[in-house]
Amino acid sequence: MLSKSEKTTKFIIETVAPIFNKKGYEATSMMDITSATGLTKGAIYGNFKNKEAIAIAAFNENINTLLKKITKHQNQSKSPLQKLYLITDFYTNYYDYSKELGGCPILNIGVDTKHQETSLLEHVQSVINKTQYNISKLIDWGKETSEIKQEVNSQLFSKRLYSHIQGAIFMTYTMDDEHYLKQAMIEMNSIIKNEIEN
Amino acid sequence: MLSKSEKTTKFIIETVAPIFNKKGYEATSMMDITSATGLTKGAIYGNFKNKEAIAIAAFNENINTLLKKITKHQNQSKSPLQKLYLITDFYTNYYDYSKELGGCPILNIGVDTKHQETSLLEHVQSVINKTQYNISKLIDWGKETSEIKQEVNSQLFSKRLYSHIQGAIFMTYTMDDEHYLKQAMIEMNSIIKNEIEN
DNA sequence: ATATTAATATACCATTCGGTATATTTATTA
DNA sequence: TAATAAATATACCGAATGGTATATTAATAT
Repeated sequence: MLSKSEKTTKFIIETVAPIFNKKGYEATSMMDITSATGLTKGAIYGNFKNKEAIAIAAFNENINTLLKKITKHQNQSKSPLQKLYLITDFYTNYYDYSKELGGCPILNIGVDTKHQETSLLEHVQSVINKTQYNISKLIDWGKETSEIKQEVNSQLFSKRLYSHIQGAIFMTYTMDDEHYLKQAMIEMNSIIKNEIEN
Repeated sequence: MLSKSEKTTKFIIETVAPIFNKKGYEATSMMDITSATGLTKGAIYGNFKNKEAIAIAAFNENINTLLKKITKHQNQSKSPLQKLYLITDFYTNYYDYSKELGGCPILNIGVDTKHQETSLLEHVQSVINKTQYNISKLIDWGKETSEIKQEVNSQLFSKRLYSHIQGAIFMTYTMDDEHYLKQAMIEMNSIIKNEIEN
């Protein structure tokens, strides 16, 4: 069972996660946090060391929510190749879904913290690296099951896919136009079919 | 000849342009501006209505600098197809170049202002639309000269190219790794060669 | 029920925020 | 050179900033 403070901490994180994601670190004020949670600064600072700690917890919250959703989506199939297709399938509808998070946390926090002195950027990089690693392992697995061509460079393709997706996310958000995301995922599907699939 | 205030205004814009680009609108303070320029608030507010006006001028400055550079780069050839290749060629070395601007203004300001109440986002969208229009016109021109296949959908390809480039820029910046940009431009070149070129 | 501890609220800190009215300095014109 | 206009500096505004010490309330254990 969660203690009172654990519940409050959880409540704060879940409440401010989309705010930090939308506004970024500097632009999110303590008043944004207190008024969104209905708590006072005493309660906030009783549960977190400082503003940065809240921002990090908020980022992790968004990432965990996102990764759980993707993993669950991928569990629709047990085939590595199909799991790859389920990634593009997931991102086809990512615009609507990620709005709940306040946008794409990787994109938002990556750009927001690039020129800031916070450890948040390293968290973003770590998540990207892990995700790319997972995708490349998926491809390696697909090679073992002969669903995927042996000559595919799994790490190279993983980065290519990730870059493609993030570009489409940025364009869709900035232009408020799902075309980019939908079209990019169609393109990736055809690349998987033509270049990856055995 | 430029008047005194015109020179000062120009000086302020050029000085703060990379700051706004790096830190974003909210995170850039008036003190950042005064200490970077060595001017007082009186001088700043004598030349600009408010902070937002400075940010807009700074964004336009960065965009103009960037577009001039690209246009100049494209002038190396008079062929529409070669001009297309010169775009990918330009972005191959974009990481080093854009550091002078404080990063990619489209990416940075697009993400920064997405959830803010400022007219800056519309400026970003306008620049993207114009750039995409120019690329599509380039392709249409290439069709006329028979360098480019008639069946190419110029608007679709233009968006595809733009999305690809922005994704690579984001990845290269966030991961501090030129691989993404270099690799994406290699990929785009091969797409132009295989799908576009007549 | 009471004592103790944990959690939250209150009130405040110095500093910085964007912005402005006015004084002063610098350019320009007559 | 003197008068005028333009540009900049100074000093200040109220409000908001992140953060903290302490008072108060709520939960827990004896």
